[in-house]
Amino acid sequence: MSDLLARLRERGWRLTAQRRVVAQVLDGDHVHYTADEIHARAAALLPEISRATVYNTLGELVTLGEVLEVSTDGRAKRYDPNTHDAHQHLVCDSCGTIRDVHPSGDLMSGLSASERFGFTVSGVEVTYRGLCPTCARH
Amino acid sequence: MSDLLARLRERGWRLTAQRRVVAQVLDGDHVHYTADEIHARAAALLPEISRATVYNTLGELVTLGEVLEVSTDGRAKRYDPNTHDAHQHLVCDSCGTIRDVHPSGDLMSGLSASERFGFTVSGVEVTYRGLCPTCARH
DNA sequence: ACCCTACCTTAGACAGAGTCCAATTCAACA
DNA sequence: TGTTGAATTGGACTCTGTCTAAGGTAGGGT
Repeated sequence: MSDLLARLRERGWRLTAQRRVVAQVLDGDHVHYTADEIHARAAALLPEISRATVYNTLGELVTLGEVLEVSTDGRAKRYDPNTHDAHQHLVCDSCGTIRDVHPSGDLMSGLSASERFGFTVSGVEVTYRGLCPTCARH
Repeated sequence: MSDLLARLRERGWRLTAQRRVVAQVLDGDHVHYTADEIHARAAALLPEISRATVYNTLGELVTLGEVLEVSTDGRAKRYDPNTHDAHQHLVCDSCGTIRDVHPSGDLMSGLSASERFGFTVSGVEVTYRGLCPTCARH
């Protein structure tokens, strides 16, 4: 993820301590945290970081295409630092945990031209839903 | 949708004026409204209906499987009264409009057992994204 | 090395979506 | 028609996220 910092500097990003810790948190585990979880983890490294800064930084990373925003339920969005390989998501309906999965087959091919209603279709997202092992045990 | 009311009565639902107008709104156009839009339309028919009742009623309809909850962005959930035929959604990234589509092929088959991480997978949602004809013209 | 200054961060107020609660009302059955 | 438990209500509350004005600072220029 020092790659990430290098790429951002190239694009004229000012490298502040706050942005560094947010990047560091995203780089850590390959988990999909909510903004508040990212804030909590960033605050463990840099106690005075504010919620607003975390939101700002995440928004910028999304705009730059370095991070993906995922909203699988109506609750908090989650942030996915894995933009290098195309993947889909497997979501626990109980606790909201997300795992990356790589289904086989061409996902786009199922949608015939007559089903597109004149839309310019640019992408497709697949969300598999169920219960994670922990939640399935009650 | 008088079918719906009949089904609900069979299941021991108390038929109140409030529930009737919510059902009536869902039955109207086959559009995917937000809870607040449903509340506004219900209030046009029954002015004193409260927001809480609309949320309660929608939640019950979802639990009973009569309506589907759809959250395509991080904003308000939308409610889809079309549960009698399996379908997926085509969403305009600009205006949020949703169309029902019927892709061909078995959507579930792409996910191999080794990709399930011990989850009990119960369903799959596909969201095609793009621009509707109106938004594509700017 | 140290100024500038434009850009970044901050706290807290605000807004949108949804939930919860105690008090009140009312549908359905006897 | 009376009874009763379920449904409704409005307002307070929570959670997520955005905005703003004031102060701080990274990094290029000198």
